[in-house]
Amino acid sequence: MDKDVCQTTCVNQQKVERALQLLPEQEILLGATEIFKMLADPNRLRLLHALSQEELCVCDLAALVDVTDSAVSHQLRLLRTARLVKSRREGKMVYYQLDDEHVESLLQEGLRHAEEG
Amino acid sequence: MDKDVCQTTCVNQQKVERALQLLPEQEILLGATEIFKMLADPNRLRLLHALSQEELCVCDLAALVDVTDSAVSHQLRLLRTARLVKSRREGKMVYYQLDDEHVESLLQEGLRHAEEG
DNA sequence: ACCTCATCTGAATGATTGTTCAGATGTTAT
DNA sequence: ATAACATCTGAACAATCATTCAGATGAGGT
Repeated sequence: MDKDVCQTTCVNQQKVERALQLLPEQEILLGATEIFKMLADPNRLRLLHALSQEELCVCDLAALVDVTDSAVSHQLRLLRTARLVKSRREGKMVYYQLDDEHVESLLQEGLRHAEEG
Repeated sequence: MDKDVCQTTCVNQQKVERALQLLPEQEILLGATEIFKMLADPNRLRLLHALSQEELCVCDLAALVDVTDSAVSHQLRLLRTARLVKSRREGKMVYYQLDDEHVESLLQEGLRHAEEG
């Protein structure tokens, strides 16, 4: 049951192929998806917003979003893996800061968008 | 078990309160989250990218991302509810186009980000 | 009226996700 | 070394999500 063959009725093959060609490469598209996924959670958004202003340690961040240390730690790991934040150890504590300049503009633009809509 | 009280040990209350005050209003923050959620799926990203170039009908879009008409319809409903796309009926077919200019810049910025990372 | 085609809807399913709990790791101080 | 504290990890759970299937809606043509 190949869909490209079955629905030859209304599909405008030309348009579709044009759109397909202009589509970004799989890798880049998936990369963008991952970044947007990271931004698609209220608490992560709060964390990133706070970190866009100053470095904070794990328990500061936990207090900020009012969840367990464990929960923030999990989230920070995601953000770290996605290279949106980086960490720095100082004694017992670990301080986090933004790793990526671009993220801040994405964040701002998303917020601006939400203000207007 | 209030976390703000328990962990008075390492939490820098000043920093936290400052960050809390600067945090965008709940409503805006959740709004931004919703927009990012819409962008956090490869197929929706493909759909939006294609629509950023020209109007397309449902079955074109289904062919583009190679899923059922039903699946695209569900996704388009999400995008419509989020006001990212709008639809126009022409005979039996329904054509979709971007509803929001800002989305395109978010999309582009996300992709640019993914290219560099 | 009927039939066909394009799109939509609702229920069901499997996959992913955010959180918590309990316990592990690593650091500092005594 | 032992204790105390900050952070991390893994398992478990509920919630959310993307897809499909089957059937509904709505428009055109005969």
